[in-house]
Amino acid sequence: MTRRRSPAPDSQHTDLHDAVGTRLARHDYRYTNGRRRLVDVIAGAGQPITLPDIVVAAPELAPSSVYRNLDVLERSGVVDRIASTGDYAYFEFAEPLLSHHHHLICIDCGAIEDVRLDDDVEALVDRSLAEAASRAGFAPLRHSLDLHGYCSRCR
Amino acid sequence: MTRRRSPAPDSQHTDLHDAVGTRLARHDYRYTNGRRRLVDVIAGAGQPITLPDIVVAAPELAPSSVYRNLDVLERSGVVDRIASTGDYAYFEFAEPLLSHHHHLICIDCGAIEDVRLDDDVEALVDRSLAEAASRAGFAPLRHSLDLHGYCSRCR
DNA sequence: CTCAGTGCAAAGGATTTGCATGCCG
DNA sequence: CGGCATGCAAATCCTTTGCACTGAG
Repeated sequence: MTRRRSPAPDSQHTDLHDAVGTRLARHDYRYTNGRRRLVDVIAGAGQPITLPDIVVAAPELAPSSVYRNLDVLERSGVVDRIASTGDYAYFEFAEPLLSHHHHLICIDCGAIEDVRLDDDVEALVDRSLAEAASRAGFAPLRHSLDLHGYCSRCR
Repeated sequence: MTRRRSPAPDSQHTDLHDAVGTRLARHDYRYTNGRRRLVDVIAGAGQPITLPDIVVAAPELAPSSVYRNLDVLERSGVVDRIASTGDYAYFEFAEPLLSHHHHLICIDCGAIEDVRLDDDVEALVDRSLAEAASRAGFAPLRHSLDLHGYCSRCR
């Protein structure tokens, strides 16, 4: 079995860009160079990322535009904003661009890392939550399961 | 079997105040009137509460002092701060002053409500997370399991 | 008495917004 | 071309902080 044909030389995330482009178009947003660059930075991080990290990775992006574009991407279902107790919000790709997972959150330095759980655990949690939600007249969309503690650097 | 002797007439949260007082003392903080009042307001809410809500419930409390005291209470393990995507942070009693539970978070208005899950679900989640954490060299302390969706007023 | 706690006003700082200009479609 | 997107600067506003005063122990 051979590798598929190589993607265009200037992009390593062709499939991702396609998916993002589709979602943006669905919401009548343009997929501009700045947005493409932003998506590349988030993809390159491979972990939830903050605004300062984004700007360090791509200094040519204006912070205000990054915030605006993160908002556009969030509205289009491309990224999720993760509220943090720290100074900055974290951003990462939304499902299903990123497979379902959870977070290890360091209560010391605020760093956020991804983890995945077994499917049967996920299923049980979903069932359990759906039940509790319906009792409260709440319409569930997704769950977030975060583990708080000390990361390997802060422990 | 008869009721225990009634608590002092000016407080309905005698046991709670005792527990809070102990924790504050343990950290060399005083249990002042303002802090007592704040604890009463949080207890009265029975749900995670924001600063504006606190000040509406007790206008005699100065916002800056409330923030300072929430910080003191957090350091003493009395309250938890819940980061929200909305404008304000939410506060509620920490475990074990409040039994283990989770949150329904409205992605529209940001409101946060408490829910409890079955013990066996909790146990499974804990085991699963502990396993994933150890793989990442992460020292777990507690987990938070939040359900995101639309509350009964925003759906 | 003494020092932690309080209230007011001002500062801090992440995020948002107004507006003139540039670029996508 | 026409309107969305961008960049800069300024505004917003939750939260924190400085400072003089008050009250708990």
